Amino acid sequence: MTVRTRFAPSPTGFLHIGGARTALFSWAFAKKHGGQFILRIEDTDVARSTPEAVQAILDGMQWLGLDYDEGPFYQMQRMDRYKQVIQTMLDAGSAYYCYSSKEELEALREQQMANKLKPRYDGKWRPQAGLALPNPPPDVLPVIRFKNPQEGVVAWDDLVKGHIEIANSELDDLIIARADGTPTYNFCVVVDDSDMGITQVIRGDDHVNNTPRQINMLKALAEIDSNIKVPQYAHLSMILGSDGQKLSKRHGAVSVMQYDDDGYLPEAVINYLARLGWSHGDDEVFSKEQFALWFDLDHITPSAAQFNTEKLNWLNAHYIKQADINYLVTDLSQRLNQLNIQVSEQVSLPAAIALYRDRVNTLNELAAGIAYFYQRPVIDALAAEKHLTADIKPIMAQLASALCAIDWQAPAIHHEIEAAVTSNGLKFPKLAMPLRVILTGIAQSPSIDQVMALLGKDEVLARINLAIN
RNA sequence: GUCCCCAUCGUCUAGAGGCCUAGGACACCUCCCUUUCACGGAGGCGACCGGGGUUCGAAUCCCCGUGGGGACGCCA
Repeated sequence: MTVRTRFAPSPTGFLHIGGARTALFSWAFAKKHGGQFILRIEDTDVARSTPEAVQAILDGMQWLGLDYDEGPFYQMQRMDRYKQVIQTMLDAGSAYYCYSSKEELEALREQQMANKLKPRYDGKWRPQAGLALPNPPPDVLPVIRFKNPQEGVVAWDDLVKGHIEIANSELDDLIIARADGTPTYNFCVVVDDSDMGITQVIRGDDHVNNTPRQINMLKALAEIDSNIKVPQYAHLSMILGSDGQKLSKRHGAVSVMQYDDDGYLPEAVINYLARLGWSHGDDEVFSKEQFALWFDLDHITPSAAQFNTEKLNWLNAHYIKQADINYLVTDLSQRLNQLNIQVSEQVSLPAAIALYRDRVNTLNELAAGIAYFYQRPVIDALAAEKHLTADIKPIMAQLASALCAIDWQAPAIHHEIEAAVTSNGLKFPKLAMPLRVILTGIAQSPSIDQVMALLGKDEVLARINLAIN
């Protein structure tokens, strides 16, 4: 049987890091087995779903390079199908109308909680042999509930967590259609996973409790249509924030697109996410394609993982070092523009990137790091105080005039600094440090002769003159 | 409260009863390289939640604690 997996986000917000990992693992599992990966938008919560969120999810998937073979399918466009299935369940007696009002149910819940019981529907409208139902109140629009088995257990062998079983007595009759007729999540999932031929449901840990209900519905459906099969399930544990707390919209969860804004490469984010909860021996650095070849469900950690920005940074630094220079040039032009820095022809952008890329964790750091090639820096006061002392100014002037005459190459520049330094009985850093401060504004930079070579003679002399006069 | 899940260095993890004196990676520390800061190189620090079993032998299997998390919606 061909492997078919799906990613089924609800469009109530952006694609965050946890969702992205779920999508990545589902994607990789399908790729690994030569199957299909399907995108399905679960938008049955009309009140909270937005087209902007749909777009945000699509954007996130695209940025990460998670291509889907089918979809996006929208549940709201499958209403007729859901209603049809609900009708067959009603006809088969595996679903029934329930006239309990929201207020009634709320009171029931509170009472049960007060009695330290698990809150659940009391089965008031559940048809039972030999038992007459109350007369439907005229003012209540009924919901439709699934008639969950009351005896026995539901069990499945979770591909991540192993054997899980839950007594049916723990489950109640869940609502599959609201009073307004729209179907609810657990029901739609079951119909869709079945219709779409999903073979492995790979999803977040928070769905473990939904699984027995879904299996029961699938089994009820299978009695009506023998083609319906229960898929396999793999529940991924969640990703915690750096502080070990649960990520939520209020706490730490950010859009994957934020990583783009912050200067992370999608390769780094993918690689990082792949190693969060999954491993392949001691391998740490690998591409998305390699991941798709290696991925398996056997090496997924069942415990929750904490997000760690340091490691992401390390991977990002690695991928920046490896990146295609043309890609970086395009990216950095945009980032510099956003910083209101015009990339001039005077200084080669590829050369500036090449000189600086080994020193940064993010593309934003890279942009900030090469900014002084394109605009005069603000001189750091502390650095100036330490290195740009009065006694160095005559020597700086001496160097400046010597530099005027030379062929503008790093070795020649180095030679002149060396000459100025030794003729005054000093060491190289004594002049290199103030030069750094003058030219870059701060006391850390790549080799000063290389910085000077790249900056250009006119600009170097201009900045020196500005500083010593 | 009830049900379900989880538990190896600070963090991500390797580990399928003897290969474990518990391995790797990030971070941290030291040294080397060096013109500053990085990069790079070489070292170092650092963990099997506790208690009982099972076994000749347990990080690994079982039970009980403890701690963490999730779920209990006419949300998904």
